[in-house]
Amino acid sequence: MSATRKHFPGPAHDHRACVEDALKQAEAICRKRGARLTALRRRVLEIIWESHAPLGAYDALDRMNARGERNAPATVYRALDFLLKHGLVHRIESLNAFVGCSTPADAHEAQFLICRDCGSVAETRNEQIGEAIKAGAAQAGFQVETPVVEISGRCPECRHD
Amino acid sequence: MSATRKHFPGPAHDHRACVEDALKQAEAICRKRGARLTALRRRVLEIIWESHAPLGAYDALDRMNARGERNAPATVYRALDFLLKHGLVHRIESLNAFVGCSTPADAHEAQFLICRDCGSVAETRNEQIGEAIKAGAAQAGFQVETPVVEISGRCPECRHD
DNA sequence: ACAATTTTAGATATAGTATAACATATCAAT
DNA sequence: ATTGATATGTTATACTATATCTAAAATTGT
Repeated sequence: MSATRKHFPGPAHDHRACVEDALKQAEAICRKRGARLTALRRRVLEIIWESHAPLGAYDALDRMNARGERNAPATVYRALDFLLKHGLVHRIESLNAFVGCSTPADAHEAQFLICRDCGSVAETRNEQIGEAIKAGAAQAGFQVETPVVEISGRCPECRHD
Repeated sequence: MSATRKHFPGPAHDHRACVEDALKQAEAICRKRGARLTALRRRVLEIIWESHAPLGAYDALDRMNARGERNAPATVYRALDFLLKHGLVHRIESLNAFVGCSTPADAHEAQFLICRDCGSVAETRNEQIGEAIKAGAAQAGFQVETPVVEISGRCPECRHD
């Protein structure tokens, strides 16, 4: 497995395995914390994990209601709040959308690489970036709490140097 | 002038001077580029510059219509698009809001420090952060185009260590 | 100065994102 | 079984942003 594939899985990867892994981790985490991964929440998590591209809340809602159900926005937003709280999904601020977290077990500061062509997102956890941000903020006397780093550009598949 | 004041002006600073400077720079830039800083656009810029805290488009609209005018959302969004295009304001993605740029003359990659207490935002231009991001992205084979860095935390005035 | 062209702004409608508030149902523990 | 807490259903509404068509104003070329 190349370092690149670790970030951007590429079109040929076994996505079913991604989803299974994410669900298994989610269950383990919730069990450990006494949090309830209800059928509804699990279903929203599955929908978010349909791809590595972020999904809007209303797109998720449409998926839920595809077979005639009548869930309301609040329903999906509440499920997303739960998933966010437990680090099972991330919110991409610059897209107003949500993406699954593949390493939810430990709290972490992440950066997101967002491909503007294919829309897929990779999560990185780069200490250097975090340190540079803390140092830069310190110069302004600023105390960092929640850094948002969302990098738009081109993924390995879509770049054409 | 301390390094800190350079970033976060603090409550006692001469804000009138901030606004005058911003408007003067905006006029110079537009003149140079042959862009038209119309009365409307200038007014929106002034409104955005009422403080160092980001302002939502609809808040700006409310200010415009405070005296009985009936401008529509599109009006303010168009003005904001113009101001964004010329780097006179920045959009803060994590707040869906807009803030004035104090150094619009040269194109630049900025980071934003957002105080969660007082709401004010300082802009930094830290090479290290930009470099760390490029290096981190390169490890994933990712080509950076538009990095969004918005750091929520506490400004010098509001932190209480 | 005039017409032709382009840019800007007005006006109306609608799309897209998110939360408030209150009622009902389910779960967990006694 | 009862209670208390959590989760979900339901309706309404707030907030953010854009599309589209029309009219006015500025710019350009003659």
